[in-house]
Amino acid sequence: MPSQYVAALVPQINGILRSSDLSTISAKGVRKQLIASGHEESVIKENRTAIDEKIAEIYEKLIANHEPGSPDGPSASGSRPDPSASAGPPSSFPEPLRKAPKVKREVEHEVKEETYAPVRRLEETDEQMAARLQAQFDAEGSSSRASRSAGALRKKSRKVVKRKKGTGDGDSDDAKPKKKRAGGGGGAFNKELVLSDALADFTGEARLSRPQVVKRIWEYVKLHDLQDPADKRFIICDDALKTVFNTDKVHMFTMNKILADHVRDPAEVAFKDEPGQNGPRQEHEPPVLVTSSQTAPVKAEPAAPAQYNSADMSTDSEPELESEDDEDY
DNA sequence: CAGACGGAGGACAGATCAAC
DNA sequence: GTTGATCTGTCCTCCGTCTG
Repeated sequence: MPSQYVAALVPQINGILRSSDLSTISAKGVRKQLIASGHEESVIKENRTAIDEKIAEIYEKLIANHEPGSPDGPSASGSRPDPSASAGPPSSFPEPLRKAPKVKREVEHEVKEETYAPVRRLEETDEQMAARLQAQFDAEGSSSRASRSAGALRKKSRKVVKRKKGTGDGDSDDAKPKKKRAGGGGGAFNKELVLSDALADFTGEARLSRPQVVKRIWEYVKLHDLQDPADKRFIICDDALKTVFNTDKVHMFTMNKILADHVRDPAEVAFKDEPGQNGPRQEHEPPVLVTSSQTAPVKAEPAAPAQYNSADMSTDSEPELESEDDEDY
């Protein structure tokens, strides 16, 4: 009896798979769509194993029928109707087909799927459906893309990028080997920045890249067990950290924001660092080792932490940060 | 059902590339 | 030529999904 039930599901599974992105669809996702289309959840669960096998079977057929070199297969629609299916194909599934190498194209497909949930029409072939969706997209796609907010698009595309990172295994590199970025190993990102006095005292370095600063801080936090036990995303500031963050407690995300006020481009600092002024920490000053010490390495400074003398270093934003940190999270 | 795993979330800025 | 999107590293927690 279960086999008959599963057999009856074949056309529907077939349709779901054909209208889905085979690189991301999962058996669970297909089952969910079956339930969404009116099938009893309990029945689906009862026959889960058999259904999964059938899904895998159909999936493999679709993959086999797909020509390796063709630009788009069943995923041409770029559809992934069930977001929950994004965790990846079932383990028994073969390596999913790869999409076009250009990330930007993928982003557009991602955007498209929000508007056009592709539903296979009865008796429609792959080609027909692909053509229909393409025409639909071409007709309205450009304007809707243009009007979409940059922020939303950026968020969306970030998701794509991250997903590719997780599942791609360098596949995108196969299609289009990435050029090494200038500067080597991170480029501007790993550029050394001049730290504020407070941060320089804290880290023991006058110059560090931003990621390095974050790393040092986390080393210190872990070493001194300064994470809020209730929510480890919060860092409880001891005296040393207070000189940098000027608050009792800081969220890890806020930390990054505050750090922005503590780093400056060397060129900018050199320009403003006139002799006789309180410029940034001199590089020849002996650094104070922080992370390996159990005692707070900070100078006992009664006032607010020393910062750049630059006029654009906003000091009035600090009280604001305090209130934000404590209440926003 | 518990554990493992992966993605999302925030901030930062400059180089690079694609599209127009 | 201009504009806009992407990529790069770092941190940890939460949450959804999958596997055994």
